[in-house]
Amino acid sequence: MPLQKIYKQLLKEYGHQGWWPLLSIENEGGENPTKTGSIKGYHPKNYSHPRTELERFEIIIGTILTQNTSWTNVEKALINLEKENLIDPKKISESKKEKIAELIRPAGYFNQKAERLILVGNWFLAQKQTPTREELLQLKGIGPETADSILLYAYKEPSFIVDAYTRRILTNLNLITENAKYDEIKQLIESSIPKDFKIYQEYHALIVEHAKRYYTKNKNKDNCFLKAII
DNA sequence: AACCAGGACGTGA
DNA sequence: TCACGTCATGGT
Repeated sequence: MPLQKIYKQLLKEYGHQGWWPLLSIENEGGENPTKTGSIKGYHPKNYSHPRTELERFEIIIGTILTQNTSWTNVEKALINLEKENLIDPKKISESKKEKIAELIRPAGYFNQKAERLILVGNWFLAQKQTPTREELLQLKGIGPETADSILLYAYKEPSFIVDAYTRRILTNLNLITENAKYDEIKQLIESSIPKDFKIYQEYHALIVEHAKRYYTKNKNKDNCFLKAII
């Protein structure tokens, strides 16, 4: 039940987060002026995305680019790709790795990410339905968190994402131990809240928003108000 | 000027 | 299985 209360408290505190951000959305996120970082591309209370296969592919590209990288850097890379009309599985899969690498340079790890974007482009072209988690995990460059991100935001499948922030917060709240494994944490959360992709999407985004405020460097996690409500 | 961000992979014990 | 090194730019 604590995980339910945490969700409700975070939603009350920060509002709907409108993930996953998309380049085509100018500023539906204007209702949330307190959000940290960029507010471009978010679409609070609008769960219709992705509306096209290209939007779906954009999300998938984003999940790979944002691995261990700030979203502001990913935005720069996505805009560079967009200018060349390369947020397209066919076009990106036909591109030279060196060209992609140069365009996504701001997102870091550009050599390996370029290779993986081309691979995922080829995979996407052949993919005609919702993939399974196991299928995604077989792709080079897609680990547990990225697989869950793709399922949850690109395919609206209720697969909860466990990231470093989730681990940090739940550890601080003594709901898990430091050495808890990815799948243990995932199961704990999924068994505690309704199996609804909208709730999963919001919850993960709220965790990120909250952690940016209380769990990053130079910020005191002891000020986290969640400890008082669970 | 270190330190870290919406991780994953390859290697060796 | 698990710990560790590697990949890399941009903001604080």
